[in-house]
Amino acid sequence: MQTRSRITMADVAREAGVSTATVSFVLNNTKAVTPAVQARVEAAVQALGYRPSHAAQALRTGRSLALGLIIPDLTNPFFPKLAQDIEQEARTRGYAVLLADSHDDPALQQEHLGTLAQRGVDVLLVVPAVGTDDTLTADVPLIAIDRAAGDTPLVHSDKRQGGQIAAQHLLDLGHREFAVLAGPSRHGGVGERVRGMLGTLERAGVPVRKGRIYESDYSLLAGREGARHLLQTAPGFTALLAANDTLALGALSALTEAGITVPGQVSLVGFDDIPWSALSAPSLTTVRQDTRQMARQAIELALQTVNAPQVAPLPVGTTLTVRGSTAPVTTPGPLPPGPLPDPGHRPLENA
Amino acid sequence: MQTRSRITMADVAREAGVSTATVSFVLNNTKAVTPAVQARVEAAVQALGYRPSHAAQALRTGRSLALGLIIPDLTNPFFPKLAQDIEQEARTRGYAVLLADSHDDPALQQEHLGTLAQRGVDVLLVVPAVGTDDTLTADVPLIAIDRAAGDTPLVHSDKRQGGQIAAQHLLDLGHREFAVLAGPSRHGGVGERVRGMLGTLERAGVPVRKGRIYESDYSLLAGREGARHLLQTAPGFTALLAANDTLALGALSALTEAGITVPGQVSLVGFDDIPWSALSAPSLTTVRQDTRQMARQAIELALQTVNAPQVAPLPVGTTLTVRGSTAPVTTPGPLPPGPLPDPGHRPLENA
DNA sequence: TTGAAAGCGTTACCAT
DNA sequence: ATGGTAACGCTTTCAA
Repeated sequence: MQTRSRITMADVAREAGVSTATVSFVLNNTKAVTPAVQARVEAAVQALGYRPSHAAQALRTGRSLALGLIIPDLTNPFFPKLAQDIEQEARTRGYAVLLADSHDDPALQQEHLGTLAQRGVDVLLVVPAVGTDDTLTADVPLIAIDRAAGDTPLVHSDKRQGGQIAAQHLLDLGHREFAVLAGPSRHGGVGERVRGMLGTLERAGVPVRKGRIYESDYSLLAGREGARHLLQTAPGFTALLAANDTLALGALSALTEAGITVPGQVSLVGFDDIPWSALSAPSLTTVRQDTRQMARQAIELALQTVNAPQVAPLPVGTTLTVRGSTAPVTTPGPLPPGPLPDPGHRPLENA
Repeated sequence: MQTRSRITMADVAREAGVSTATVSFVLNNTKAVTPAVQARVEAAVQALGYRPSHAAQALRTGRSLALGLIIPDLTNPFFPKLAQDIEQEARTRGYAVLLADSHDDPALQQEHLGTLAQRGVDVLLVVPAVGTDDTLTADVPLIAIDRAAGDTPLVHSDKRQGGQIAAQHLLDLGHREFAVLAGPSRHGGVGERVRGMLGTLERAGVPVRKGRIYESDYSLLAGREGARHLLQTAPGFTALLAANDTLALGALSALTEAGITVPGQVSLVGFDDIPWSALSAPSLTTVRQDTRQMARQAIELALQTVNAPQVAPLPVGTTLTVRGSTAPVTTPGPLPPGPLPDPGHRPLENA
């Protein structure tokens, strides 16, 4: 069936009794054409089952109608959702997505940047790998998503705001003893989310001391280890803020294992609202990022960039999803009074 | 910087003082060339920073060195891992991956099949959407992964075997009262995994009755609902087999919520060994699929198919990862004697 | 061993 | 309103 050689525009032209130019015109309605001719051409296209050659189009126009997407780790549940949304959004605009996974490795990311660019993608969307040195470059326009990289145009949600509402939620519940699972440090500091959290807490008069901040990667395992570590070296916190849901869920498993009840003894807030977060026990209070909106902005910006200079979009807002992992600090269990309202704080021992 | 127009092979040829043909020959070492010339060409390539135009190559050779990958749902944690492995495996062979998500919708899948084929991918790898009617077709060679679709060449792990070892594990622990979360029914029946489970149980003399088999999709939510449903309508089982980890983890949350201890009162086994399974509480005993191996086979088969007729590879083996969610039936809690060794079975009531 | 030149299937300019 | 035709950048046959 599919062994017969390709049907070309010339075939269609012949069948319709017109020139290839005319066929091209009607196909792309790039120039006015008599209704009669139009109909003949369309009929011919139908009859022959003509499909334009993408390669030829790309060669001729210099546009591949493909975009590259470089993700740090498809195994981190936040990214599949993002990738899904980007793919969908791209498709509705006629773009296909070339996917690459950098495994959070800047070197591999660099390789991807090169190969995808050479492959002729019109634009590259990249969620920069964690160790990315500030200069992200390629031979095609670049858009950063979610994480900043130098002055690459960035589409992201307002993570600082997200961190703020997470912290504020816990403050509102009366918590005063905080610990933080910070994820990896970026640019020699802590990420925006955590910055938002810490800033809010400081302004509220309950700064988090260094020993209560655990830096690591974003993995489930890191969440476990981080929670264990915090429990051992700096117990007494009643609220735990995690830089993402993966960390939070890892922490949840460690806490539970250590016999700490959530939210009874420790309230826990995550970030991202990945699917699992709704179904953990307890379900996870978390900051939701609007991946759909991010995807839309990214594609928008990308396509603009392909044609004209771009305008940086506003950060996407985040919202707090309050679920079962957070509770007022006045719940059964040792109640360490906040340092401000009440001195004489007594650490919470595991059990 | 990148505004200067493309460096073509002609530029290189001129710089090296040779013809484009020669340049092509050295670049693809497709024909013998004098070392001297070779060196000159290479130098010119370096000097000019020449990058071949992929579009031109594709047009000329009819090969895009790209493959399409259609995934049913990137949000299901099993697939990102598979996609990652496929992308990696493809890349090492010089292939790029065009990703599409069918959202488990046959219609959308069909659309993808069309667009990707027209986009000129050399071959399409597809994990068929659940409702896929048996005839999966496209204008390019097709490889099915993980799920069968008509007589499309299939790469998959031996799911029946996986189901067998899962069931056998529970039998070995002494369980006799089984329930099954079966996932969606395919081709008017239950999937291979479940078939493997049920077959094994039947052969052991402990057939599972209809009311103990819950069909649904593969989601976390379905796992929850399924477990709840089974608990209400057909309590008394001590062992629960799930068609995948997502279902199992959903079930775990429902069981826990219902006050049923795992593995104390009910042993639970999943399928896939997704990352979360190691970190749930309790951790999940599950059947691991070797995605790496599947990816390798798929790419191998795909590339063969692009050139010559293919030979179907053997199903990839699965292995059981025993973790914390399974225990001998002789654990604290009501002990329903197996029907064969011991009649007079007493159902387990929740609590 | 190297080069000239004919395409691959489109698009788009320039005529008509 | 249409058609002829020259590119687009590469591979590959055929000659030299």
